[in-house]
Amino acid sequence: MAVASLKKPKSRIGEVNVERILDAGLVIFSRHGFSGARIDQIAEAAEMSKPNVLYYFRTKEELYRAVLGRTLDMWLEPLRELDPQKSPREALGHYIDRKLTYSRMHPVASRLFAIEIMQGAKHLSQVLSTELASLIEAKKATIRKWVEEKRLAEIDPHHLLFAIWATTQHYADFAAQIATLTGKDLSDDAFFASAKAAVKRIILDGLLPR
Amino acid sequence: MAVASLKKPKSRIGEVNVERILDAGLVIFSRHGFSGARIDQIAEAAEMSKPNVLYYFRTKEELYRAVLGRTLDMWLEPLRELDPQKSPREALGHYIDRKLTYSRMHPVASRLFAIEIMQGAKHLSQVLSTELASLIEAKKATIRKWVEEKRLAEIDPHHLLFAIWATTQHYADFAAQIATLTGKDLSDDAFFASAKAAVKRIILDGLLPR
DNA sequence: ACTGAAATTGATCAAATGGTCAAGTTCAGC
DNA sequence: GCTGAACTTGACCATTTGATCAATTTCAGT
Repeated sequence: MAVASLKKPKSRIGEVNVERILDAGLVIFSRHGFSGARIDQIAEAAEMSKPNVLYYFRTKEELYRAVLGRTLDMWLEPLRELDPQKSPREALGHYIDRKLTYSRMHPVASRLFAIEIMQGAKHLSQVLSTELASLIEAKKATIRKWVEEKRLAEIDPHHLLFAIWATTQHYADFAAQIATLTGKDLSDDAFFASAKAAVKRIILDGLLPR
Repeated sequence: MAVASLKKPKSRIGEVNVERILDAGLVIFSRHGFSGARIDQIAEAAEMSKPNVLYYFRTKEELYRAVLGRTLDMWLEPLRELDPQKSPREALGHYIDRKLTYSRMHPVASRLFAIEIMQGAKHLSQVLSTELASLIEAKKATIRKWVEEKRLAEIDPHHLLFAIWATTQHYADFAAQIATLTGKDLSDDAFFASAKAAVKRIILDGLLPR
């Protein structure tokens, strides 16, 4: 695992409980934010008493960081796969696939991560500037190479990555808005397929006729 | 104003205070979320006592809704301008301009709005499904017409709008992440210009060479 | 200047909530 | 079965915080 979680459950049952708490924490924190989440709620969602939650995580803050660390690991994974060997269409297309699948499979984690960043990333600025920054550095080189080889339009790698993150994460992060406008979300197979096709078309080929 | 705020300040000084409170509320709510924000902080930011804040807004919730209503009005404005008479390139380009300028001028409002939606839009689901939904309905027709006239690639209007919202709002909403990766934000003239050019290029022309 | 409405706040309350603790229960290894 | 460590929780504490209120000050219109 890339992002350390400093937990040390002493037994099998302890590990299971830590998992249960992290799962519950993800749901509750994403729904109410750090301050809005109550340990009571998390305990209830994890089906155990409040003091027991505090037995595994000494403070609410410690639990929150643990939950965040987990989501960040998942968030980073698709980018690691971006393959310089493939063609830009194939590599970027696959990246969009992976990111959109992430939005589909882990919308709650996506939202928690987003909310944390929007509120200033106070709890993971460390990780962002190390873990993420170094991974980005490597991928930027790949994109620049493609541009130099004229296999990609002249574009700043940063803006390219931002555009892909934005469009793909939008389907998880703004699911509530999308649901009121379309009545659907990514769990719908057809909607997932149409979203994927649309994002790829827009990002890779653009809107205007050629 | 499109979204009603039910306030009724009885005097000039009252109006001024309501403004001060709304401004302060926007900052504090966006920084800590609804539950995390304390009326104390808002009062301090508005330079008045806590009971005085509650004098103008009877509850924290009422204040929060008022702040939200304001941000939503600003959020809707650029879309209203989307002009069916212009060419797709001109109209959509202008829309991207306006949305990106909004991200530049009102990043805090953008984040508050985003956080509210991510946490389920509990406080504005009403407005989303009426105000926003009807505006979208009108604009969808415009986009469909462009597609029929072959002046736009075959694309679902919803996905097109989502892509523009996502890419433009991303610069405000994820400013913290962008800052750690690039060291810049939209207040930087050069960065604003490059972001604008990049978003337009990607959305309108796509990444792959023609 | 006078007057009533609007504005302002110190003091205070009641509920919510993060965290502690002592006391018990369960479990793995012997 | 015994034992010590791991686990579990009801009861409780201290603090925070949304909201109230009585009392005072400021303001606009006459």
